[in-house]
Amino acid sequence: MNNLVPGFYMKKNESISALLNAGEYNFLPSLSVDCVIFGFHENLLKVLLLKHRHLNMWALPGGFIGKDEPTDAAAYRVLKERTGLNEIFLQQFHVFGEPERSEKEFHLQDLKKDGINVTEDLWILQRFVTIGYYALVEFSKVSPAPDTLSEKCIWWDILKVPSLILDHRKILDKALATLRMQLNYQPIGYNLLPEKFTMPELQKLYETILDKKLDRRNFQRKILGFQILQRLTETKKGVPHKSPYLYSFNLKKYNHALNEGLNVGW
Amino acid sequence: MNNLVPGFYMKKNESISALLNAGEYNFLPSLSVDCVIFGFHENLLKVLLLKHRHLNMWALPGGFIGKDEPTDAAAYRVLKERTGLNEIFLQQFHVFGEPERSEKEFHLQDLKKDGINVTEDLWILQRFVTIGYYALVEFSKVSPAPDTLSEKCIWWDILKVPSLILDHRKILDKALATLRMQLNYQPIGYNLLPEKFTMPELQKLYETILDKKLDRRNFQRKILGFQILQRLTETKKGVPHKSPYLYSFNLKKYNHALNEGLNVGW
DNA sequence: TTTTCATTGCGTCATGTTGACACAATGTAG
DNA sequence: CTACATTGTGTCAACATGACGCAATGAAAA
Repeated sequence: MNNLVPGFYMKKNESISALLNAGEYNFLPSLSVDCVIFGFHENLLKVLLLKHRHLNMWALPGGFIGKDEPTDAAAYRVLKERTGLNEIFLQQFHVFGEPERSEKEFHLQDLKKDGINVTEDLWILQRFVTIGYYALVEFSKVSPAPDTLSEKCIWWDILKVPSLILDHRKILDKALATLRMQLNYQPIGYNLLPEKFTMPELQKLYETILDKKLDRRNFQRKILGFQILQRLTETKKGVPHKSPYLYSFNLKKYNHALNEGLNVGW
Repeated sequence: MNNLVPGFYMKKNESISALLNAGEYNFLPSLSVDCVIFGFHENLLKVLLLKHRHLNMWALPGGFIGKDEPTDAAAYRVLKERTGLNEIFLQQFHVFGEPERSEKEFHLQDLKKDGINVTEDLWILQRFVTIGYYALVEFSKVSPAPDTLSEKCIWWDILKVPSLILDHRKILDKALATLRMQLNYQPIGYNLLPEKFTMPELQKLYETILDKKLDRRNFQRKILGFQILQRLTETKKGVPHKSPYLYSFNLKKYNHALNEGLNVGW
């Protein structure tokens, strides 16, 4: 094997072995969580991905569920480990339960390249059903950290996502579709924008998620109508052109809207 | 044991034992599906429940997932077994993954009453994460059938649901909340009403699900605006007062609306 | 047979929401 | 100090929604 950085590979192999050995006793069998972590930076929607340690492919941050751990807690843990963040918006959105999504051969090859020989009945090689979660996080607060099975962890522009392993592309697409739908009856932005932000920034966020241009003036009217924003007396300095007002979310009203919904159709 | 109907108990015990023996090899561990099956009859929203074989409590139809069975297929199978129906609207809506929702003692007591002694490491006594599905079915086409662990299977008025086992009440509530939300951006009724129905019947369905009175004339205007209905030349006969027109769904447009959504907010 | 009345079909009107666009004010760059 | 991109605010027509009127229907009561 082309082991240019022996220490690195050593450590990796040790921790992978540790995972493999402990996993059967520590984790619920057959069930995993995968997280689609969205961020927003420089007017672009980003998603946090992990580089596969062998292949030129990427993966969603994921993990297993402790035997006594709530599934939601497992997702929060994965998020904490990859981003360093504690309190963020996290929501399950879909279960992916096709037998075909688990590819035993895929993982066998991986472990072989790690120099690890395992038997076919190893827990991690079995069929896994995964619960998809999506998270909205504040880009600037995230410190991306790879996991045991990956060599790096970085943000990708949602429009430039590279080739993903297994069915992760499908999971990502479903997360984005869910996010777009939720935009219709939930406020959004608190976990994606900094504390203080401008109306054009909020609009860019919506436009990016929806992949659609919105009218500046109508957007402002509608958003303000939700009554979840607080306009500050300050304006944003150091930007070209007219300095826009800064806004912050009125958290009380924001959370109320989160619970009650925005566009009650009936 | 107070075994008044020996034959019944015998058969039950045999099939329960068969389930317990075969389960570990046939099913995915730790994962189950539970179905909230909604029907509509005599202007009332109904839900199909199973009577627990010992307790004076009821349960949602549920089941386990075959080792090579898609999770959705497992839910369809449960539905087929309890209702006799094949093609129905079925959708996963939430995963219930708290460790506390699995009560080992609960099941141990049950099996003891069945006269079945098991060890604590039996697969069915372990923690289970369950995927909640909800189904909309045409009441008149359903032939309710109990499962191995139940003594009967009947429809309950949604407003008179009895005491449910474990966290099934929570699952039911979440299903109803989801259904109400989906009403805002999805057409509904095709799987709940007969082939031909009247406008007042459709309105009653909406009112029942939403638990809210709607204005007759505004309802008609809005529904017709969706362009998913076909008005027939016939009217409904044999009813008091003025005989209302019959409608049927334009399936092509109905399905298109199902995929594209109704109220695109942004 | 005629009257009563709940119900249905169809329509109106005031109000609220949305889409499209105008114009003045602001701040940077040339 | 002028040009220009950008922001703050407002207008207006089109459309959607909520509240309600009224005539037609058909079974039941008088």
